[in-house]
Amino acid sequence: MALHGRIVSLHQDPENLYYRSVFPKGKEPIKDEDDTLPLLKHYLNLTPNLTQLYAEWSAADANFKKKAPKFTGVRILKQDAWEALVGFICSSNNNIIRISQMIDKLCKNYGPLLGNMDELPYYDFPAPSDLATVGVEQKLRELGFGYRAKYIYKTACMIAEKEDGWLDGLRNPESPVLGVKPVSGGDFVPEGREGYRSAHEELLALQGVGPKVADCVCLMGLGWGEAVPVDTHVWQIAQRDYKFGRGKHSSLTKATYDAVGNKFRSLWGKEAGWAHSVLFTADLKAFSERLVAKTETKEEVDVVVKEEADGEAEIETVEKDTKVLVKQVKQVKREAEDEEKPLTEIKENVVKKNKRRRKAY
DNA sequence: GTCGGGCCTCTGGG
DNA sequence: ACCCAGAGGCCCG
Repeated sequence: MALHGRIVSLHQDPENLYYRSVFPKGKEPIKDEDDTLPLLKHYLNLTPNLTQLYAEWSAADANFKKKAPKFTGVRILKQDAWEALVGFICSSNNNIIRISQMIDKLCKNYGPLLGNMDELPYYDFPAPSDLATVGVEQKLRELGFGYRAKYIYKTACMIAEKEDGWLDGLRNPESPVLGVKPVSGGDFVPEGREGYRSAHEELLALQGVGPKVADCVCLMGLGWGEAVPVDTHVWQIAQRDYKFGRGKHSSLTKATYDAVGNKFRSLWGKEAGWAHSVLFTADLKAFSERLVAKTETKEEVDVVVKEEADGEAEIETVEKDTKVLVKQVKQVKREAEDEEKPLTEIKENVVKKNKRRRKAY
């Protein structure tokens, strides 16, 4: 994956998550000043205490208590806002495999070369201005983006037109912004408007951005923990477990969409979007089958991790996924160039969230 | 505000 | 062989 202007390779074994980084020529950090580790921890959002959060959500909501898995975690990525925006525009009416391929095509065709790793070239995610040039829509159609080609092109134009830093100005000021350049324009939130609502509304003006995509960008890209993306699956859950789908809220209209989000926010509070993702994940049939079938048996858990840890192909998908499943606290070793170096601190194994893959277990 | 129809492309199921 | 619904939606009228 590309992370803050460098190539980062990730892989893992049952005990550790490993990474190594390659910087563009001339931009190599001086000795002991590679900040990849903190950036990675920030990106994967590894700091919050999952056990405590789960306890809070369970105390507030019996359904969550009943359905949420006990021994796995789901974490919300802290993605770059622009990347999240484009990624989720691509996600409409689409599956994860294809979305990943589309993101990859954007990087290869429009992103700056970062350098090579293992003999292979890697490209950064393109800037808005890179995608706001004539012929982009046509080209993206040829590349298989379908009707989303126009959305990406038009949204890129709109963002490129705006003041520099506009998108990051919609960010939650409470949320840590590690690695994000300071914004000159700063606060784009209108007076008297609560931050999340305002950010959501601003995003809706962009082409290809409806309420669901706007909430994904708010949650994953802008640090608004209370954003609750209501997709078809969450809508099913809301109907089955939270008494929606009848009377006033019989269909998923705009008003109903907001009502579902408000309900979850009132239940789960400031990190409602996180809780919702946990519940969502827990509800996936294949996933829950896996959980009940294999209890905390150590070997079996390890098998799961192994299957996910198969190198380069996984790297893209980890970046693209809206959620990352994280196992219990482990350690992260640091790996440099071709040989491993002494481990630094941390934790966590990352498991890709992907329904299709899960079937293979 | 709500409601249908259409949209790129791929895939699994009748 | 063929059609159709669905994929973590959105736009337009």
